Amino acid sequence: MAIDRAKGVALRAKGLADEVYDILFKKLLLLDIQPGSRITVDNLVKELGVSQTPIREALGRLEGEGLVVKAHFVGFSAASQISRQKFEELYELRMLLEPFAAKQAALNIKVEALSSLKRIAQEMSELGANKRRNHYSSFAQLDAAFHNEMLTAAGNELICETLAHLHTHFHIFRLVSRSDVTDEALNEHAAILAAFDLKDGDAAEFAMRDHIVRSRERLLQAFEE
Amino acid sequence: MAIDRAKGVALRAKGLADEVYDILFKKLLLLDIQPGSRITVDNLVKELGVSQTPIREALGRLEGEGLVVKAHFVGFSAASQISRQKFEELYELRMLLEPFAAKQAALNIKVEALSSLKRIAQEMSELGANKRRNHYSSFAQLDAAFHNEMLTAAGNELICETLAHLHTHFHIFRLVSRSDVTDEALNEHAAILAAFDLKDGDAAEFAMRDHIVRSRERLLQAFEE
DNA sequence: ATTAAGTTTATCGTATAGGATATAGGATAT
DNA sequence: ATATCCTATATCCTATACGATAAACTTAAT
Repeated sequence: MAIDRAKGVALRAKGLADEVYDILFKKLLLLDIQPGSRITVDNLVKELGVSQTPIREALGRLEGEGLVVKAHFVGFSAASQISRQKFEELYELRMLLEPFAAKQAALNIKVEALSSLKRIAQEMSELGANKRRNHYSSFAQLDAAFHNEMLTAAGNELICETLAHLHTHFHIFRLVSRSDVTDEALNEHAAILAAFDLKDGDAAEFAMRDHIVRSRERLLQAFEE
Repeated sequence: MAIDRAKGVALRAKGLADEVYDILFKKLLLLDIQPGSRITVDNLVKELGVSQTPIREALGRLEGEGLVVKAHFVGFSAASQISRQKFEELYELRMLLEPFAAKQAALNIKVEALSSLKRIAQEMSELGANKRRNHYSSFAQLDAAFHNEMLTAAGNELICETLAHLHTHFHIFRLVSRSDVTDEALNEHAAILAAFDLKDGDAAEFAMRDHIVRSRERLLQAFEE
């Protein structure tokens, strides 16, 4: 896992801090680092073979995104698991933004973007077909890609960024829940895409609303386990 | 403007980086640093009497918030002025979130929060009464406080954070425009507060919608100068 | 005169060292 | 036995030094 300085230019072009950031980001998303657990700089120095400076920079950026928290003169730790309260807030916010975005996307989407969306949906259904375990991580990533592509098509970059930012936290939650009820989600995506095909804004908005409501209900089980 | 290390504990308790952050944040909001202009670390070292490390940390955090941009091996610069495109996106997003928040706030707001809102509105109208110049900055701050207090009352912390984050950029824009048509805004705020008094959610939602539409039109002039 | 290559300089990015602080564990007094 | 204070250690925060890079400038050739 140590960073290989020999990679040279290609690596240095981004900077060590960016490399460290990517590594930590991935670890946090995959829960390779337990939520709430301490993250000491010294350990990362030994583990990654990089000095404190780029590590601190990476941790600082992650703090800005809410993935880690920092206490003065105490240090960094992975952000704690999402609470029921935050979960509800998240869905309330999604409910306000994504149906609107779906409507806009249905009206404005270009053919390339639409085919790209269909390709993602196709991949997801293939993933759902051969149910090997631990494909859930890939599924979640594809799901994020699907929503992101749609939001991009909607044309409001600010909304896209806002939700992408939230998806980061959201992702953590989904990995924990590891729910297998993904077939439903596929159908709901299909309904959205069908509305896109017809360029029917209202249908897309409705389908997205339905998708979010159902998605919330599916994940809600995780809190009752 | 140099940081006084002698302040000792009170200052160190937050850390130099936080102090630097506050200074730069203020400078950026007040356009004391021109949008798009370079921000060199060495200059700040001389100016603030602090070493590079905390300065780089502060700049990194500001980058995360979008107030400064960073080019690898080139350096930091203040983010460029908000574009017409972004302006429209911003108002589209506000229109999706704030009317909803106003409705929630009208239904749930506590008496203390309501009186706090009224106090802010009062201050704003006093500020509008004696029209000395350059009160605009204070006005903008009070306006931000008003919206923030209302969003807090709405009860969705995520929405509150999201909009607060956007307000940062928005603030910059408002300072540039320096429009003097603030009396209208006062009346619109009053309409929102009236709905809060009656705990009339729909009226609050409508009043907020009206406020945002008009606010957009007022600021739009700035792009045509 | 214009372009291209080489050189210089300003600035960034990273490593390392030392001072500062919080937390935990033990000693002491009540 | 308990609470308080003190001490030790792990860790953080900041300063400084050096290597790496991009951009500007100069020079030479066409």
